[in-house]
This record gives sequence, structure tokens and C-alpha cells, in this order.
Amino acid sequence: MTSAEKTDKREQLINAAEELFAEKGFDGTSVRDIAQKADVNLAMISYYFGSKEKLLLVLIEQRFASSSELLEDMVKNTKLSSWEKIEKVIEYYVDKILNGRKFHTIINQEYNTDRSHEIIDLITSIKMKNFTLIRQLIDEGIKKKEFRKIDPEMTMASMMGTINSVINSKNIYCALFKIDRENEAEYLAKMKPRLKDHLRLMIRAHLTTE
Amino acid sequence: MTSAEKTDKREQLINAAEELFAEKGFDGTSVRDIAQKADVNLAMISYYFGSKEKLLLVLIEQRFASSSELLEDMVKNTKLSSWEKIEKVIEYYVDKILNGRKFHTIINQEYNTDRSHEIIDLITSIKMKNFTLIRQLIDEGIKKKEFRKIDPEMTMASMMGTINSVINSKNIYCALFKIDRENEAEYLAKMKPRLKDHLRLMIRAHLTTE
Amino acid sequence: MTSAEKTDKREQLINAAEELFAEKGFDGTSVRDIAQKADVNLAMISYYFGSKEKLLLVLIEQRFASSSELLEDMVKNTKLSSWEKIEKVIEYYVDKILNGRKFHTIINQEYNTDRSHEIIDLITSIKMKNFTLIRQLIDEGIKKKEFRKIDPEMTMASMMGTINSVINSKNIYCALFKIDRENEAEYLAKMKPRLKDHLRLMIRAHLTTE
Amino acid sequence: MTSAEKTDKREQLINAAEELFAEKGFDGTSVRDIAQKADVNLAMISYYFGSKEKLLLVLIEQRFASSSELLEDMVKNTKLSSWEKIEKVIEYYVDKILNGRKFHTIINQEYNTDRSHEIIDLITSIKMKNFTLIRQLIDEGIKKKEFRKIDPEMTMASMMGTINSVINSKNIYCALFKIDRENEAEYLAKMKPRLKDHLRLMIRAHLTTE
DNA sequence: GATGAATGAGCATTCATTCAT
DNA sequence: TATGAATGAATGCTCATTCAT
Repeated sequence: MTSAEKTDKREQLINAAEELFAEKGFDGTSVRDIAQKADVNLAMISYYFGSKEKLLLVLIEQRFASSSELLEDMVKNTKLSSWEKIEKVIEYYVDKILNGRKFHTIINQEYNTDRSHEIIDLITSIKMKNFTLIRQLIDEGIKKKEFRKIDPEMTMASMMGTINSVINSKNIYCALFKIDRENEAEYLAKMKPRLKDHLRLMIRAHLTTE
Repeated sequence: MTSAEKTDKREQLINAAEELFAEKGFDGTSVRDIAQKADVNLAMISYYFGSKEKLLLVLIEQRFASSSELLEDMVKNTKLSSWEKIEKVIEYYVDKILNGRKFHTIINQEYNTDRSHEIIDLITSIKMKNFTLIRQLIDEGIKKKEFRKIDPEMTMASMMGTINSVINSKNIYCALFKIDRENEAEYLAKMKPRLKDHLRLMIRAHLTTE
Repeated sequence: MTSAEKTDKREQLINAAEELFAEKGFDGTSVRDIAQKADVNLAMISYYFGSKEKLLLVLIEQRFASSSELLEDMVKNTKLSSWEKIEKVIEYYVDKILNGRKFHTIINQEYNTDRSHEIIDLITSIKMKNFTLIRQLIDEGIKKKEFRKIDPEMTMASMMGTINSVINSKNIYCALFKIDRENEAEYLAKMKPRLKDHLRLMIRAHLTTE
Repeated sequence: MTSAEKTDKREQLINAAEELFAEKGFDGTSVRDIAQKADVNLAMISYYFGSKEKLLLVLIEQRFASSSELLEDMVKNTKLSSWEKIEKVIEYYVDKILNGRKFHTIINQEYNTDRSHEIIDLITSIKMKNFTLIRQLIDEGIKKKEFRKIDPEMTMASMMGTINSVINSKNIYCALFKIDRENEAEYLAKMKPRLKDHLRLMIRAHLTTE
């Protein structure tokens, strides 16, 4: 057995878990479901991760890795205008979150429930870090009089909330825009530009003084 | 036993279910949990609702009742400007959704999962109805040149998404604004005006031409 | 369903558990074994007792009830000689322990292992109580010069240890005395008088001065 | 790798198994526990012993080796009186069993359960052999009129049972004599002379005519 | 209406063992 | 020898639901 195949089974389990957790929720997914979908023996979940919950933890850690690099670049960057930075952030996050739609569905679904502190704390820390970085960009724009004095937290809520709407209400948008519910690629292809255009337009009108 | 007591038990079950579903999710809540919290015999859930899933259905139907009356009023209303109507919609929805935070947490959490068609379809139909009505308000404003030609669906996504952020990320906002996580009343009192002010400002800048 | 039948299932579970724990040990017995032997649904163990361990606890509590009444009578009694009291204690304990052979096999087997404190503490407290009472009888005999100054604790160890030998080494004695291993009644019938005669003779020789 | 290290791992497994079986029982101990405690790969148990049960068998065989040499010496010996022989047997067995307390705890615990015939038969044969040899010593003393006509089997039951009490009820004696439960050495140091004195006194009073 | 008992299917996890390397 | 991976069966327990009363 090659080393590629070895890690395969672990990876297969994580991938199967991601799909199932997104579709059916954490509690709605049994370890049997995961093992079957991954075509891996049930006991390997215990072997590799210890428990179903620790599998979720590993899944989150792995998918969140390389999270806020662009944000840190933007904060340090001195050449771009504040608005150009925000534009880049919008571009980046729409792509990133929509490409990882399944994963972010899990995060959105499980974040509010009574999960173990480990999971809640992990997600909170990542969200807080990103929140703080975006806030710096907005504050900088306000200081430079490039932006109006708006409510930074609520403005971020609008950015993230708009993207999450597209993530969470796929059903609605597929119905509204007559997109085949099973065709994930088409959904992403149609929603990404629409979402980016809208956010750019709305956030610009909201932030910038003219 | 009086008829008041009769409906009491049914109502207690629905209320207990609402809290538990919001906290732990549908699958994470057992009928035993619900019966215990409601201080009602376990078998009564079967008796009153038939099954755990039908209890969720009844809960959704009951809480969604009297939903879109204001929207219909606004559509028919000819005295108010389009923006005044949107303002009223914002005011109304922020109050309504934040007051029913627990219920909307359930909706947001369970809507994406593989629930029975009955539940998904019920939620979808209510959401679609409200979407359509708000769209009429926006289209009317565009027609009257009161609003710019923006993307109506994405604009609604932003309105709803912003409110949902406040619903779903209570953890984050409690941390950011130093609000006691257990003090629901304080959370609502602080977030409602902030949310309304922000939405009015942002949506106005986005929609209206000057 | 009559009330007799109701408690029957609970009782059946306890009886089945007693036999199986004695034969195969606590860990060697599965809840499925118990349910099957009792001809009762598996889930009833959870329903009645909460867990396998709590079933053992209930079993011990129930079988130990009405434990040390005779000993307390003997301590209070002023008419009998100290030796007559010890004789009665031997008579009583041989009958009691041999009649509850299965139960005492469990106690002897499980007492030394890493069980929950609840179980260990329960057994210890009962054993200590009886130890203390018997010690009083021996001390009284010594004070009255009826008995020699022997080691009371070790003397009790010999009394209990001898009886436990007959309990625990049934295999050996069946082989030595050619008793059918399956014939519990014959074993008890042959061992009880033998055990009583021996203990009376030995303990008398040990205790009494002439 | 040296041959010393080779047998080391095997020996480590047996030693770890002895401790764990004594503490938690055979069924309460998993092969993972043993492998971990011995710091040896799990699969080595299969490799060295074939199975968990065969490991127990090897453990018993190894610890029982060199068992009844002293007894055979005593039977052949013509110089010592019968009582002097019994005294030596008491001395020998108290030391031997108390020094191997953990092992004898296992034997006492597992002997009554439904183990494989191989194990039961092995233990029975060793016990029977020793029983027979001691019986010869007692019969010899009776024949020589040195001893009374007592019940030899029950007398042996008392000897072994008294020692087993000290083995099995360590909890009780630690509580009675205020010995630290974790201090095995202190327990043995205090119990051995006490046990020997008592047995000598009691068995002498029981056996010898004066 | 209301309840305690009962059921069978399902749960996550751990078991002793075996395998390829 | 030695190991990490893998397996299928079994573990204790909880699930939503039903039933007789």
C-alpha cells in the first residue's frame, strides 16, 4: 500500500463528512453514513480522529487553514486606496466562501448550537480575527476621510450576511433564477459575479463620500 | 381539567421545542428533552403532533402566521413614497425577526438540511412570498425613478442577510460589544436600534438617487 | 397487565443479572445476555436501572437488605454465653451465604476490581458493620474470660474465609467429594453441615479456654 | 536488537497483564490497556501469545511454576513432627501467596467464571495437587495421634480461606488497621506476621491434642 | 386526555484480532 | 520482530414511537 493510499482513507473520511454535515447537519449524520460514503471501515473514524466530534474539529481546522492572509496583506499595504482594498476583500471573500460553500454551510449551521467549547472557540477565534482586520481597513478609510463615519460592525455584518444568504438560501435563488438545484457549478457561476457586482455597488454607496 | 390547561400542555411542548431546537438543533434535541423541559409526558408529543417532525412543522406554521400582512399593506399603499415603505419594512422586520430570534435561528439552521419536503416547502413558500412582495416595492421605486436600477434580489439578500448575521452570530457581537451572553434582553435592546440605523443608512445610500 | 407482571420484568432482569454476573463476571456479561436470559427487551435495563452498573448496584442493595439483624440481636442478648452467640452466628452465616451463593460469588469477584466508588463503598460499609458487630461478640467473650486473647480480626478472617472457600472453590469440592457440578442443591446439602461442624469445632478450639 | 530486549517485551506484556488483570479483571482489561502499559505494540500480544486468553494461560503457568516443591519435601521428610511440617507449610504459603498478591487476586477472581476449560483445568489441577499433599500431612498427623480426627478438607479450606481473605479484602483491612491503601509494602509487612501468628495458633488449637 | 411500560432500530464507540509491509 | 492500518463483531446505551390501561 502506498503512502498516498494511506492518507487517502483519512482524506476520504473528511471529504465525506464535509458533504454529509453540510447536507444533513452534524447530528443528522451518523458515523455509519460517513464511513459508507467514504467507502472506509466504520472503526477508522475512531482510529484516525478519536470520535465524530473530533472529526468535525479536524475538518474545520483543515478547511480554515490559510484563512486571513489576504486581509493581513491589505492592512499592511500602503499603495492601494481604502476602497480598492475593500474591493479586493469583497472579490476574495465571495470567491473563497462560495467555493467552499459546503464547508461554510456547516459552519453556519453548527456555530449556534451547543457544540463542544473547542469547536465554538475555534470558529469564534477565526471569525474575530477576520472581523478585527476588516475593521482596521474600514477605520483607516474613515480616518483618511475616504469613507463616511458608518457603523463598522454592522457594515461587516452586511458584507458577510449577504454572502451567507447566497450560501444558505440556495433553494430560494435556484427557484428565483431558475437554476437547476443539482447543478452546483452553474449556481456558483451565476451567483458569483452577481454577488460581487452588488456588494461593490452597495458597499461603495454606503462607505464612500463623493 | 379546564380547556385552558389542555391547550397549555400543547403550548408548553411547542415552547420547549422552540428553545431546544434553537439551542441544540432539531436532531440534537430528543423528544425526551422536550417532554422534560415542558414537564409533560413523553407520549403527549405523539398524541398532539404525531411525531417530532410534525411538531416542528406546527411550530413553524404557528410562528409564521400573520407574517406578510405589513408587506401587503405597503404594496397596496399609495400615499407613502417607495423609500418610506422600505423604511417601514426595515423597521418591521428587524423587530419581528429579533423578537423571534429563537424561532429564526431554527429556520436558518434547519432550512438547508435534508428535512422532509413538507417543512422545506413551507419555509420556501413563505420566503418566496415575502421576497416577491418586497421586490414589488423595489421595482415600484425603480419605476418611479426614486431608486437606482440595482439588483433587487441581491438587495433583499443584503437586508435579510444583515439581520440574520445579528441572529446567528450573537456570540461574536456579544464578544465585540461586551454584552453578557445570557442577557437576551440587553442583546436585543442594544442591537435593534443599531441594526435599524445601519440598514436605513446603507439601503438608502444604495437605493436612492440624489 | 397486572401489577405483578409489571414488577416481574424488573425482577426478572435482576435475577438474570445475578446468575450471569456470578457465572461470567460483571464485565463478562453483556446487557444483551441479561435481556435475553430475562426474556425482556434490552432497552428495559436502561429504563428500569439507567445503566448496567446501576443494575449491579440495585442488585447488591436488594440482596444485602436485612443483613445484620441477627448480629445486633446477639450483641444485645444477655442470656446466652459468648460461645453460644458465636455458634449462632456461624449457623446463621453459613446458611445465609451458602443460600445466596451466586450473589456472594459476585461480591467476592467484583469487590477487588476498579468498580465505581458507589459499589465499592456500599459493600465496604456493609462488611465493616458486620465486622464491628462480630468483633464486639469476641471482645465480650475475652472480657468474660470465656475466650482466649486471640486476634479478633484474623479470627473473623478465618470464619469468613472458610465460608468463602466453599463459595468460591465449588469446582474443587465437587471434584474432591464427587458431587455433580450441576446439582446445586446437593452441593449445598452436603457442604452446609460439614462446614458448620468444622467451624464450630475449629473456632471453639481456637477461642475457648478450658 | 539483543535477545535480552526480545524477551523483555514478552515479559513486559506478562507483567503489565498481571497488574491490570488483578486491578480490573480479565474482561475489564483490554489488550490495548496491556500494550500501552507495557509500552509495546498492540499486535505483539497476538504475535507472542496468540490471544488475550492464551496470555492469561501463560501468565498462570509461569507464576505457578515451582509451586509444590516444599510440600513434596514435607511429605517425604521423616525427621520433623507433623505439626512442625504444618507450621512450615503455613509459613511458606503465607509468604508465597502474599508476595504474589496480584497474581492470586487474578486466580481467585477468574477461577469461578466461565473461562476456557484449559485455564480452569490448569488451576484445578494445581490446586488439587496441593490439596492432596497437604491432606497427606494431616492424615499422617492423625495416624500418629499427633492430630485430632478433624475434617481435613475443611481444615485446608480454613487455611487457604484465611489467607485469601487477606488477599481479597485488602480494602477492609486497610480501613480497620489504618494502613495506606496505596502502600503495598506496608500492607504486606503488617499482615504477614499477624496472619502467620494467627494461623499457627488457630490451626494448632484445632489440630493438636494435648 | 394522560401515563408508564415496552419495543425494535439505531447510535457512537471499542473490542480482539489480522494484515501487509 | 515489529508496526500502523484495517476489520467485523460486539459493546452499552438512546432513539422515536406505540400500546394497554
